[in-house]
Amino acid sequence: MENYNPAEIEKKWNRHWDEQNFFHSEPDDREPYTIVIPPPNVTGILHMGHILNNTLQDVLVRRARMMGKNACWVPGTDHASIATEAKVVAKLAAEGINKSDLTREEFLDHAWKWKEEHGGIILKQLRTLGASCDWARTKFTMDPQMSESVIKVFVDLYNKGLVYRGVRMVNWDPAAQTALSDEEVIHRETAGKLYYLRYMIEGTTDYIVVATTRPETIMGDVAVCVNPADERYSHLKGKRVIVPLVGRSVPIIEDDYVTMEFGTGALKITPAHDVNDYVIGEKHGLEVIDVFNSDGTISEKSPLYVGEDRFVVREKIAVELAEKGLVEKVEEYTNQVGYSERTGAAIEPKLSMQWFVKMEKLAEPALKAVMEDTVRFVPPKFKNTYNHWMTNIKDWCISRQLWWGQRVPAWFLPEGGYVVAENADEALRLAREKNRALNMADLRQDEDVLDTWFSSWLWPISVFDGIRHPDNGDIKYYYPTNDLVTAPEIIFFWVARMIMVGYEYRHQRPFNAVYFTGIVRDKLGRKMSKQLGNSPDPLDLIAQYGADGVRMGMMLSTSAGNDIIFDEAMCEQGRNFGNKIWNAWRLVAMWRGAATDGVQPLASKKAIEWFGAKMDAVLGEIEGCFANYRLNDALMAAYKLFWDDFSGKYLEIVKPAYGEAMDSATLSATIGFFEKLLQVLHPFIPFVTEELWHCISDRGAKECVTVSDMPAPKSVDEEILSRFELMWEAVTAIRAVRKNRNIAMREPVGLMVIADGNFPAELSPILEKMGGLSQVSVVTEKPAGCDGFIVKTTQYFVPLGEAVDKEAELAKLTEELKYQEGFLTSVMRKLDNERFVASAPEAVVAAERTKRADAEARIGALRERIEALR
RNA sequence: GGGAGUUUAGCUCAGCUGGUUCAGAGCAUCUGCCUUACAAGCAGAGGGCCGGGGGUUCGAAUCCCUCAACUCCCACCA
Repeated sequence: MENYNPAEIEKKWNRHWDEQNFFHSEPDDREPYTIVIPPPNVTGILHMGHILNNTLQDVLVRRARMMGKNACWVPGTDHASIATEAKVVAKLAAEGINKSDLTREEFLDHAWKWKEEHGGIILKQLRTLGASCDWARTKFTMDPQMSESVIKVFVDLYNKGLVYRGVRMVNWDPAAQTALSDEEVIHRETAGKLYYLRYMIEGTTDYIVVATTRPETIMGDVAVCVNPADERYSHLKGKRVIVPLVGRSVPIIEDDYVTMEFGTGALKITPAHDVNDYVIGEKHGLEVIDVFNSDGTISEKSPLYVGEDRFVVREKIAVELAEKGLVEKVEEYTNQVGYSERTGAAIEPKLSMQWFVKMEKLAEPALKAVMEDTVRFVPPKFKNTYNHWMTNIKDWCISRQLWWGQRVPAWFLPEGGYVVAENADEALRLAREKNRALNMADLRQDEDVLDTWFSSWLWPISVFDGIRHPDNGDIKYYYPTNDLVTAPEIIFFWVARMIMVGYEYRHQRPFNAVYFTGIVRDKLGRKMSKQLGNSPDPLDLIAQYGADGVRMGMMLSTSAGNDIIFDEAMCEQGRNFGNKIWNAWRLVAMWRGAATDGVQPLASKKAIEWFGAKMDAVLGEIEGCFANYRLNDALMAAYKLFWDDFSGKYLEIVKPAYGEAMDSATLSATIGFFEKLLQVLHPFIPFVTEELWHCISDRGAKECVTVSDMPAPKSVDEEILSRFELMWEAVTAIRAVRKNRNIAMREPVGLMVIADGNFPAELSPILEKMGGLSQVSVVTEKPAGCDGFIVKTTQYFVPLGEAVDKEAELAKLTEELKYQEGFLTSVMRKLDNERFVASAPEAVVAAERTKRADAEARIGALRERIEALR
């Protein structure tokens, strides 16, 4: 009747842990265990992916802490340059303010205000989940010391020649109006059209047909290119063509880049708006005509459509060309188009001056580390992906034409050129080495900011201030960190780069292992997203099932690297489990209220012996699971230990008869078990376990399960476990008989057994109690009028007098006999096979022999029973 | 166009370098129970030609080939 209600309790313990400062870590003599959180966007809100990710981290951290390690989980947020700036721009726009009307300083004021108001909400939400972060160490990637580290690294890499500035074709996001790195571009198949356009040969009425998907770029055309081997066009060599509408005369050039089979085998060259065209243009010394503005509208360089959007122009120009009879045909065509990861805008290749990091050298040690498992990937399949990317790594465009972020520490000089320095004063000093007359006012700092990932890649180092102070106590103690838990989506953005910079600045891996989570999907297998509206609000879930329930729901459905199909039913299971534990304690508490010094029943004594062994076995199992990052299996093992073995079996066995009291020896053993179970479960479901830990005894504020010592597994007496199994099989069989016969538990039945080596006589008291037996008696002959069953080789009989249905019993036994004989045949087939005996390992053959013996014994027993019945 | 992964009970998944415990778990389902911790529960039960086909082997869910379906990553063919 009484259900566990998590809400209040969870709040209470969260507060308590916080007050006690349990999660704060300082270096000491203990072994450290460190995790740095993948910093969520500062203005982000909690979604299911965060729940998954942070639950996993919390389980690891809490367990490590209980294992006596000095656990430190560093939380923090990321300034998410482009995403945050976009949000601020949108917010200002809603207020009628244009970003372009603001100065950089004014805009940043708004941005910081926004950050102060909305920033860090996600960290509060993480607390609700029970995340045991060291909140005093909370970092933000734009904290002054974090930014300083970023700048320091930029300058250092520049001085090492690993950062350079240059004009390159980059991915341009016309919505955010900034350059992007290759990783920020998502290619998607997009339905479009392939236009076949006629370019008149200069001075003739002849024309050449060119296929293009982007007619709006013709204003930037500077040539038409054909393959030199293409005989169809050999007569046009050296001729010129007129660009349609534009009227410009451009040359026909030859390059074997052109595929003769595609389209018409003639390609229009627009160096400003296509990477390949750019390469060809460079090769042939062609002009670059950029006909787009940075927002994707047509620029003044174009004679037509100035100021209109590129996609509008595409439609218009197609119509106009068609009217002029310059369109040969139009085909439906699907191709890969790049889109901005953040704004979704179609990427425009654009030639521009940007800052880059040279990656090749940085990648070397980082690649090696992963391939040799110095940095362990869980699951290892991601090594492939990583390997491929790292061996084909390209330079990283790190400048962004935004304001929110670390500003590029380069200062331009009036007479051209620039200096790179950690600050303006230093820049001036360097500038004066070139021109002594310069003043601060002559220097103009680069307007661009750095890619967000250029600060996040330092995260494991910079949160411990290891860039500015490489020898400080924190970085030396906590670095390298232990586990990184993150999504495979950011393996290149973040994981790879952290490893690279880790080796560059610490000559050490940043973490020992990376646990890649899956993507959270809904029941239909769709990725959970805001757009689809198929993602439940984690806070609603927590309100409904408790943080413990949600954590457990997440944990139960995850395994490393596999996507998880999230089902709320799993949270319900988690909630039910909390309730189960809660009620189990209520039962034990009742017993404690009335315990006596009475004699300990033999059944209880045996149960304690057994459950102790069982617990040790499961503790070992769990340890193995953790070693392999199989956290869901670890939880399931603990779950079954509590539910099936402890509640379902142990508590039932030691439960005193109605109206009787429990003896104190059994009581204290039971409470001891309960405590251990709470400890084992605590990393997964910290709240309910903490609550009960304090119900068990009145401990001081400092004695929390959170900081208790995890029970260690001991060697297990397998014999005890297997004897118990045999006994419990008999219990199940008796219960089945009851069910079949409609005999209620309270109605006692007898049990007779032909005791052999497989009869666990020492467990008879438990058998009696759990089977609701009047008594267990040993017989040598099978009695008449019985239902019976066989466990392994032992024959058991339940006397039922007239109630026995002889025919049914016979049928059951005959069927069992048939099965056993078939089984024996299959075993014999093997043992009679010389090649099997010769080539199979000793142990396998021995196992088969045992099976034969067991089967024969069972068959013997079955035959006897059948005979007797007849 | 390359590469990787997945395909085992209704659902979500385990099954490591091949060996029978006639393939396991949780959830769901079915049957019977409000038995004095818990109906968010208890007791029982059913359910799988391990994607299809072929091969290697004494033996294959497990190795090889092939086909199919789904997923993901990478990639500058207009």
